[in-house]
Amino acid sequence: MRLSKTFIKTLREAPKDETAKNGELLTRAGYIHKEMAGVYDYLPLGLRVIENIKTIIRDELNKLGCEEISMTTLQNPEPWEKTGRFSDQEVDIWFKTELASGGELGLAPTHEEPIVEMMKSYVSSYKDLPIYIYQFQTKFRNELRAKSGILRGREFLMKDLYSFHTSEEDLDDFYQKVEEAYRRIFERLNIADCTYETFASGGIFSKYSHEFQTFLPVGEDTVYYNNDKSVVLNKEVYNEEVLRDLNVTDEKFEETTAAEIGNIFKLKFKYTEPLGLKYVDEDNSQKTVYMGCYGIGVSRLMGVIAEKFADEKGLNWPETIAPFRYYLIGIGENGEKEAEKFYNGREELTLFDDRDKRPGEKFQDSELMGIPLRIVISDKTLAENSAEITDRKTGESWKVSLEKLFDSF
RNA sequence: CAGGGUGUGGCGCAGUUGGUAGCGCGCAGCGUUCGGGACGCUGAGGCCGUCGGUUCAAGUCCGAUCACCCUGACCA
Repeated sequence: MRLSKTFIKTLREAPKDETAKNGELLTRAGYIHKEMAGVYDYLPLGLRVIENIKTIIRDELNKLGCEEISMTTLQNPEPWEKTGRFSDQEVDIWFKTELASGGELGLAPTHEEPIVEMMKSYVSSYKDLPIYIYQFQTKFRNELRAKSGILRGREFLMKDLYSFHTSEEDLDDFYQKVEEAYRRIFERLNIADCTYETFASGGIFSKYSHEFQTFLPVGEDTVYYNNDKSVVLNKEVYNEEVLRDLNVTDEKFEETTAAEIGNIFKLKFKYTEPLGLKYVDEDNSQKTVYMGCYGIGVSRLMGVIAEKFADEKGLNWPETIAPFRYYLIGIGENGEKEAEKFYNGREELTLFDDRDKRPGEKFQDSELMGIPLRIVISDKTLAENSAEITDRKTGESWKVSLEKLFDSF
């Protein structure tokens, strides 16, 4: 991408209504644009990060045999009424709207009901199961208070996976596979070392659910962890009974804040029973389908990662999800000429700062945008037949010969 | 929803006892600059969140309302 051709612009100062680090930097660097509280547009750079995160998640889920679909945002109240969740007393974050022909619709805050309803058309025999379906979908939640940049929005992107099984053992087995897949996803996103699988309330259907919590100062959740962080508990289940349950009554726990980036849940019959998702088993008997659901907050993840790696100079993306690998700067007539040559054929990897700006400003922007490697070609480097590479993370610079630059970058 | 704060060009801000809006950044043109957010000159851009009231006169005073931020509560 050529910076001279894009509409996005960096800002020297953050808009005053962005006080969270992620919102401030993502706005200043031109990744997102705010429409209103908790509602953001994703600009070219931001969209690339989102897509890169999606690619990693998609890759790991597809390995488990999951199939991707896309469901609707507009929701028929009927299935929700069957589970009691269309009620504002039960679920108080609904956005609801009216049909011109009369009647009410909801804007999906999650998709358990519609997917169970949908699966009734496709599941009839034990031979049809198990099924694993996921989507990346915009969710709407009418939060009383949106805050913290893109960490808590009213409209946000989520990956939601639903699994359907004939037995609890099969559900357990798949649940564990998802735990492992999530672990790999967070490794590839470079946040595995600060992200912990956390015991949280499982409501009335299971004792616990598991959350994936990234330790982060602006996180909204309070969690407790033991000495080696082998046991992490959400505040909501941090009590004597649970500690006894987990056999850790003797250990000392510390408190910290964290951001929930994923949640996995053994729903069992919670939604399949009231909605009547059944199958015929080998013995010709009708049985209810076991269900699990597994979420990852994709847009929140982008905010968490932005927040996690940012420094005083700006954003700092892991290579795996950075919008571009290289930030290219040519200085002087010859430097610009060589930069053009390098850019040619590497458009997808390279953010080319070909603007008519002084080098200092380009350096600043390369750091603000957090692109992993900066390539500078100037008269100075050309005198040594080389280019200068600078690592965004370490700040270290080194020279590579032009031959090597053109061959292996 | 409770408490606190803020709304003035794209962004950050100033605006005195009410008298018809200004600064920095950014933007346009010209010139000088060109490896760490350069400089000079010229210029464009705003019915001051919205509605109502007081007044000869409202960015400024009064009332209402909307939006945004922070803390808390809430978080299926």
